Amino acid sequence: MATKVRALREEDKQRRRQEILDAAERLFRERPDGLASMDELAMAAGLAKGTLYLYFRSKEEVLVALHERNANEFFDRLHTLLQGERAPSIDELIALGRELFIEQPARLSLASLVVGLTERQVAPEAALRFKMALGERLLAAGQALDAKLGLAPGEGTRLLNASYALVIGMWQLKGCMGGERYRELLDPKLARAFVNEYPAETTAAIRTLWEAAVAGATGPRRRKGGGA
Amino acid sequence: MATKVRALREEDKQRRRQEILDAAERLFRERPDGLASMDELAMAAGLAKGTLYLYFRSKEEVLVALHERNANEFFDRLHTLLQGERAPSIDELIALGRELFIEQPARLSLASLVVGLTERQVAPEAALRFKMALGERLLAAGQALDAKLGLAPGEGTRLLNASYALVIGMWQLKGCMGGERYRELLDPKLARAFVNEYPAETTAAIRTLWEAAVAGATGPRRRKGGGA
Amino acid sequence: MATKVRALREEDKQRRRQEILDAAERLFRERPDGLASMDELAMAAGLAKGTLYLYFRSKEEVLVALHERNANEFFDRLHTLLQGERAPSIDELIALGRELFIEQPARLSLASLVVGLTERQVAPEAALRFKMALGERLLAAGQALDAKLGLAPGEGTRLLNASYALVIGMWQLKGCMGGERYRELLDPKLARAFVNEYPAETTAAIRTLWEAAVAGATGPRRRKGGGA
Amino acid sequence: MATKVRALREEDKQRRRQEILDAAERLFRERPDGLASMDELAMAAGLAKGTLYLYFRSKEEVLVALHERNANEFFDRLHTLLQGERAPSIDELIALGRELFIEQPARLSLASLVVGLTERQVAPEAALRFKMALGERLLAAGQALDAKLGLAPGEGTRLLNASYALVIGMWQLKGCMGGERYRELLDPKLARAFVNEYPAETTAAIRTLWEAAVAGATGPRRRKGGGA
DNA sequence: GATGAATGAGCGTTCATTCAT
DNA sequence: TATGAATGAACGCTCATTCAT
Repeated sequence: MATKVRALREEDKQRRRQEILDAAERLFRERPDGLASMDELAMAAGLAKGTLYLYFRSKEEVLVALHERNANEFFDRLHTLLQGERAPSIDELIALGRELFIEQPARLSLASLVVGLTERQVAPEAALRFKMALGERLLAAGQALDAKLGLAPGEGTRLLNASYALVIGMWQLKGCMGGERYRELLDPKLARAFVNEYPAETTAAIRTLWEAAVAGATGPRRRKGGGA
Repeated sequence: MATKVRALREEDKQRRRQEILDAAERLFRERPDGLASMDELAMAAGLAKGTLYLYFRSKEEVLVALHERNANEFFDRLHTLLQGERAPSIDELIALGRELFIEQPARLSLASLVVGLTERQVAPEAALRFKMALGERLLAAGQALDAKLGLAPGEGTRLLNASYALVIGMWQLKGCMGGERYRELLDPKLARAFVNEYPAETTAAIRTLWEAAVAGATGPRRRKGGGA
Repeated sequence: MATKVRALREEDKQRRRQEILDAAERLFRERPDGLASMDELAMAAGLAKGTLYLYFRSKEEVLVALHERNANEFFDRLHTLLQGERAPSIDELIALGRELFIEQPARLSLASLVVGLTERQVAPEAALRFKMALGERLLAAGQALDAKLGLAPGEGTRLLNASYALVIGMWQLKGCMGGERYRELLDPKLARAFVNEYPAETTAAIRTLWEAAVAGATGPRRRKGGGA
Repeated sequence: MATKVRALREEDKQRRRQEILDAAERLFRERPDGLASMDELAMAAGLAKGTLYLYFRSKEEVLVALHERNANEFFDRLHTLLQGERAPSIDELIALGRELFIEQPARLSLASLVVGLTERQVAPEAALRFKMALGERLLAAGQALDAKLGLAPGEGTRLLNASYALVIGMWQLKGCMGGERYRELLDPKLARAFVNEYPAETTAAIRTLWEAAVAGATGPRRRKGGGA
């Protein structure tokens, strides 16, 4: 294969790194199992296999880097939203998650994959760095939410976690049980049992969590038997 | 090695099938990556590798069958709960999910694995059968919930899906970001950003969903700015 | 490739193990770099690559096992020689080394390769076992030589070591400097500088060592300036 | 990285070549596997990887060149020794080999590596040049030894070869069977079977060869049954 | 039915070498 | 001349699956 133009300047190198991640994301868009092999990624990126290893130390590092890029994009956008004068509405928050995650199956596939990876297969210091970086952003975002929405301390972070969990979990459920290939084969009545309207069902559940939190923040905290 | 006694009667075959699944579950309990290889499973089941293929057509089918068994156990228990005279309390429902899923990491690992599998790697007719069987139970359980708790039609099924999604998603988040090995390395402040109290945080979120559904069922359906 | 007849009995397995080693030895005979790849060995043995790993845990284990087999053959023969009533003559001893090593380039290539391997790339317990097994045989042979030839204690072992070192070293020198491909290109006068008569030169040097040892054993130990 | 100052004059080029060899020798001193990769060598030499290929056509040529430099140093010193009025004593000769080889593990590692290389992996004309250069020096040294020590024609060269073979062979034996890491694990009795006193055992054997040659030169040539 | 030896495609990774800059 | 990004063939090893016994 013709030698790709050389990335000599640091700036070019960063761009190439991003290009590799772009190629990986494309693969994830095509097939949920995504980054099946480094061979495939090299092909998709238009590079030789060895070249990938100039930019990432291992396959796992590619996955984690892509996941981190996605997460950072979300936190950047969330940060902007929370920067403003007035508190963001729940609708705005949900729309953000919808745009960056719920409607991006590729990112959801990846998120599922990255899980369980960190522990075993990534160099400890890389895993730690990843956790610290994301943890900081998550904490900062959570605190900003607490302040803006008048939530109990830590509630913002917990909401973000639970919402993300719902996004991931619902998507997996949909993939596992929904499966478009089977829709026509299944009795339509049966099909209604599954997650058919992934974005709608997911956002509905998330909205419930956030509304409950906001309501609980202003009024007296309601728990089971609460009321009266 | 001595040839294991032959399972000639259908009944014996079913028993052996269950024994294999038992062995698989044991493996998942020992290590979260679980069914690392068929070799290992054969060893754990006290059978030869080839024998596994008399009972399951592929590794994936073992995983799916085990997952199905877990799900069926849950639906059985739920069925019993819903059989009674009075409506089950939310606490009882949550306790059931907690017992059978939330506090069983082995099952959560498996559930994560099974996702994304069905589409590609399992024989289509096996996938269809699996989906139909689980879909039926899910639908039946959902309808019973609707009736007992006075929910809007389809709400029970949606709640079951969302709750399961939360269970799976939170567990993955905990695995990915929590990671016990890193707890001591992380700034304790940072560590608070992650899912640290998995069962508590998960059940709290699930409770919110169910309480909101029950509340919405009796009173006027509340949406953003709803009412009026 | 057609499945090779299955080695079911332990005896057959041992035979197959030996067949793999035979194939490896053949490769070494063909080219001094010998066991270039496991692919090649599999081909030579008429087996699939994976099959090799049923009999050896790694490439290095194949090399060590082959080397050990060669060494054991030598010690077996030496043992027989030392079993007899009368002491073996130096000629007989040298003839043995000549037959089993000096005139077997394949074994010499291997011996060179095995060196420097043991330390790094072989599982420690395997390396230890190998060293213990060979060490015992070497010690036993050395002691028998001491007794039969009336040598100073430990002298037999030292002679065996030095002789083997000469065999290995001379062979390497010949390979490095001699090189048949260059013989005609070199000025014949120059060519005389190299090891041209490998077996003759090697045995001559070894004979000198053994004769000196035997002479020193009976008469007074001669050292530099000795005499008097 | 800043481009290293260009070696434009032939003299500068030679100096840079030597610097590369210096770096290679340093690497061999650090780790017995030495020249693990060209990357490493480039790093150690403070040059870019590509630059190495301006001075050497391949990795193998670096190894051979370094080996040749070592050999030349030995022949230079030997030449000086033989230049003098009186014949050098065997002790002096052995001390030389001891200083330049026996006590320089780095050079022994290299020597082992270079063997078996020449034939295949080095350009034929480079191999020929190497052989011719070393052959000439070896022949000259051998003839000088013959003259100074009163040896039979060709005996000096043969002694040099055999001595070098012993040095190399004993060192490999020590590496293979001795292995410091295992010394404490082995039964001390067993450990005695191996080459434990490498310099002493090696020089003892070499001395024997030389003394025998010198003795044989003056008195009647002794062979098996010789004498009388 | 049960066995487990045999298979072989496939993987992630390395590294000597090249060549555009 | 010097650079170092890019290459890609090659490697050791794994493991789901098959099938002769």
